Amino acid sequence: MATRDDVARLAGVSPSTVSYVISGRRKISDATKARVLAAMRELRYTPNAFAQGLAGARRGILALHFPTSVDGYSSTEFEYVTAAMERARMFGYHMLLWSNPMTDVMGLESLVAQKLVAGVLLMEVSISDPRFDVLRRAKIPFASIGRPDDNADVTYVDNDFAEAGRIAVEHLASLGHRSIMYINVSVEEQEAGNGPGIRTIRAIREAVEGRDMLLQEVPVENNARGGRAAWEAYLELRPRPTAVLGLKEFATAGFVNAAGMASWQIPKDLSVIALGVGDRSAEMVAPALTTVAPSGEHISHAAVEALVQLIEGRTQQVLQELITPVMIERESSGPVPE
Amino acid sequence: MATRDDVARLAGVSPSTVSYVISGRRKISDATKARVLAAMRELRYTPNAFAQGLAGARRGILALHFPTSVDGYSSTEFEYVTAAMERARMFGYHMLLWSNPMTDVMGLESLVAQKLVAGVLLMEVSISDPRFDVLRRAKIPFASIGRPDDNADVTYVDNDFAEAGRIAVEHLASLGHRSIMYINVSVEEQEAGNGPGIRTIRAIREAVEGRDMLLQEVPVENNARGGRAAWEAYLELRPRPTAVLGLKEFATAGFVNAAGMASWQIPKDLSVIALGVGDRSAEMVAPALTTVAPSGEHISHAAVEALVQLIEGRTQQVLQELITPVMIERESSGPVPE
DNA sequence: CTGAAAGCGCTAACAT
DNA sequence: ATGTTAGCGCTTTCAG
Repeated sequence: MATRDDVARLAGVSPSTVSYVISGRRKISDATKARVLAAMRELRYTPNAFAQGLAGARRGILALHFPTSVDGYSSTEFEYVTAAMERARMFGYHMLLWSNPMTDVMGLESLVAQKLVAGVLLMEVSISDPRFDVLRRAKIPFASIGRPDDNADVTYVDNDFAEAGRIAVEHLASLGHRSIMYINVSVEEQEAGNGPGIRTIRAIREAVEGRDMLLQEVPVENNARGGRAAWEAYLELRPRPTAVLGLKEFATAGFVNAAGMASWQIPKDLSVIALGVGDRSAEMVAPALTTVAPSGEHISHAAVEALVQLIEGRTQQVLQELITPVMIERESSGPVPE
Repeated sequence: MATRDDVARLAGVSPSTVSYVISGRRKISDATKARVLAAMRELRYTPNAFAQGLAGARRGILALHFPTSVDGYSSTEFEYVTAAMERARMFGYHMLLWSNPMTDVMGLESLVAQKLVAGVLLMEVSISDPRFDVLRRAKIPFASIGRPDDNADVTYVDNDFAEAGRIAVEHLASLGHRSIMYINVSVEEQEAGNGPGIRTIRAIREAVEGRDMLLQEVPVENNARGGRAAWEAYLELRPRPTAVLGLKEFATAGFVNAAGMASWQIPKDLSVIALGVGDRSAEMVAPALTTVAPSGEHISHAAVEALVQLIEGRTQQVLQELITPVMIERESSGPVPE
């Protein structure tokens, strides 16, 4: 494997000149630059990432950190991951995946202490997420997809839940619905401070307020069983809602399927809107789910960009951005039944 | 940030002793070991990963490489990723995600040239996958989830497709089905040499042979539209199959949903079995899909283990393993209609 | 505009 | 059982 010194020798320049040609942090005459570049190509030279890192290079590796989940992750979440990875690559960074139980903060601590990563991007952020303190203490650049409640100094990109709630409720209202059920995340998730869970219900309550609508909530696990439980709960509700908002895809799909088994017709008998669910998941369900969701790609891209800004010191400022979700009307929502 | 020398000073030993305490590659007396450990704890010391890498440490980072996909990835595939990551961590390795178009082999080349990763794990392997040659040339340890046709020297773990085909076909045969439709991957995928696609159809043909069964194939894209196309194709087939085998989840779900829209009852009118689809996806569909699939977790774990063996030189041998898939009967398969 | 040289923090071969 | 030391291949400061 060729090293920088090999290139320097072949090009007839000093090793540092090679470095400067690569980094561009010094003016190099076109002639020497050309010679160096040619030598690099001839030797198929690629800088050794460990040496760069040890010597204090700026770019390098980003860590993408998400807590392990008992319910597993969906294709929607995978979209966030791949989008973040792609964007990191565009900026010349690698992306390291890291996952451990939320409470096991030591894992994150040791990762950061290794100095391997130039910055950390957090996913699945809870409103009082212990990971932020770890990163603050470590003085490493970090950003998050989603946000904690205490976020004055946090660079984040998040879904605009308030807007999502408004869009969904207004859509239902305009279709004549007055009685809504909301499939919430499980009680454990709520207690754990699941950000989307908490912000979404807040937003929906607000949107419903002063609107002469009735909102009833049912918390369930995000899996098929939870969806069936939601269906059973639905049947008990009085007055019976004519529309259902669901936050998580496995639970919402389970609900829709249970309704279908019971020969309820969606959206004729009942409208369903899924919040925060990606297109692919929405289309795995019959009828295809009307969704209100931000582009996961968009969020991930923005978050990675913000993190890179922070790392490269192009700004001291805290960057915060809310992405406006978009409603895609598919087949699961329609006018209120008479 | 404390360095190894700080620890050595505090413990009153030489720097190398600290290294040896950590690596365990040399016998250290219990007394000194205790002193060193105490000093490490006091200073909250963690080795600098770049320095370790540069100095030629064995462990480090594994790369998980998968080609970018137009159809996106499902939760099933995400399971493979997270399982691989977890296992890597257990062995003391980090996991770097890397993805680019299959044809862009240079990306992989440059990753490997950076010497950052100790080994590469390939996902979504095609039967004539160009990535293997790159890795062979680079002389870097590699293993794959899935296998190419030319695999004499390749360490891999793969689904036992032959067994999967047999299980699925026998199950249908035992239920009285004699006419089967197979939803294949798209023609482009087949031409690109999609491994599961090619091996599965081979296996099914073999299982059907000499069994007085009729097999008809339909290739579609792996998305909801593809699924609907499969349904339309199904209606044209004569004799009309009584059972459908589907390889990919978005297409198979789309097919089932289209059938449902047309008021066909599954499994009363038609049985469906999904191959290689994970539990979570199977349960997003109504009726929940009967699946024949290996455990993604199992495959990923085995593949990472094999790669680590290779890296740490505990074996020169090529390790190859086929994982036997398991059938889970859910609600989409049943006796042939009269 | 370019070169020389001092580290970065570790691993492991070479001493004792 | 432990200490000493020569690199690993870079980035960047200090000197021209």
